[in-house]
Amino acid sequence: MKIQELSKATGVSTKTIRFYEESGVLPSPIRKPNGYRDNDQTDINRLRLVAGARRLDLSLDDIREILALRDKHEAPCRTLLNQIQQKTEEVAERIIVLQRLEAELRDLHALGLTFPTDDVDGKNCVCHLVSEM
Amino acid sequence: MKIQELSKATGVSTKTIRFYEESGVLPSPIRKPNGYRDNDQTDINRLRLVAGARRLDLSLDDIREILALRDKHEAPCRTLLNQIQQKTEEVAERIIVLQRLEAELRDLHALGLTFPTDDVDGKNCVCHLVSEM
DNA sequence: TATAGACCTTCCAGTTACTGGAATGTCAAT
DNA sequence: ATTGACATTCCAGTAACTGGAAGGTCTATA
Repeated sequence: MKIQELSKATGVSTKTIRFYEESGVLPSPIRKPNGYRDNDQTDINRLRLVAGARRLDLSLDDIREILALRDKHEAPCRTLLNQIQQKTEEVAERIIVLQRLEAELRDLHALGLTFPTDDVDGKNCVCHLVSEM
Repeated sequence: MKIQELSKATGVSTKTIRFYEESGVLPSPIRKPNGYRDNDQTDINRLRLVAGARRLDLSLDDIREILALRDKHEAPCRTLLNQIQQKTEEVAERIIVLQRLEAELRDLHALGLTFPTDDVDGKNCVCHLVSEM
């Protein structure tokens, strides 16, 4: 199976597949006589796991750890579950920060609308609001 | 005023100040005879605007645009307001994506807890859930 | 047989907004 | 004279790709 078939089977671009290979997340596949990569079903499975974990926003470092465990035939489930939990907390935290930011932006915008828009240096320019936060 | 004073007055690290200068967000300040940067109140104001805008998660590109307008003595308020509004929408969108992600992670974790943790290749490993999403 | 086009390969550079570190210079106080 | 806290520049690295150049290979068609 050539790289584009692997790409289509997983939804991961060929660029990214080569990148994953180079960064050690995927193994170097055997090559055909002409030098082309020759991937198989195992690679599809592995890449699907990687892509799934990336969709969960796990880092490549996290994923490497999970795969290393799996490659040693240790069940990575516990580790994976822990990472999922930790990631959940990070995401929750990130949401809170963003919600605060969104509220701030909305307030600022509302306040800015009450100001003249041609006041470059005056006290009533949004710029001052921004710089005094 | 030396760079550390500027840093303390704005809460921006000296590293970052030099980086901002090099990337054209801050002007090159005059130098003292010994080669040290000599910043003044204007720089504090400008850097505060930059830091405030960064806190609102505006990109340095956005900020450069705002400052360019201000430097031409055009009131950047309209532009700034537009960018704030656009950023608000981006943030709102990102919150929604993250909330979806958080829900997915929680579901996955809950489901994972019902599984055996030592099942490397079996169908009941969280890995399969991850790769089949 | 020539050639077009759709693949494949490697390698290098760029993205964002910094941060870390090395090597070196300056200044004030002891 | 030396110590310590500053300052300078420059180079490299971060995360996870993405884009592009230069070149090799395969298949089909004129």
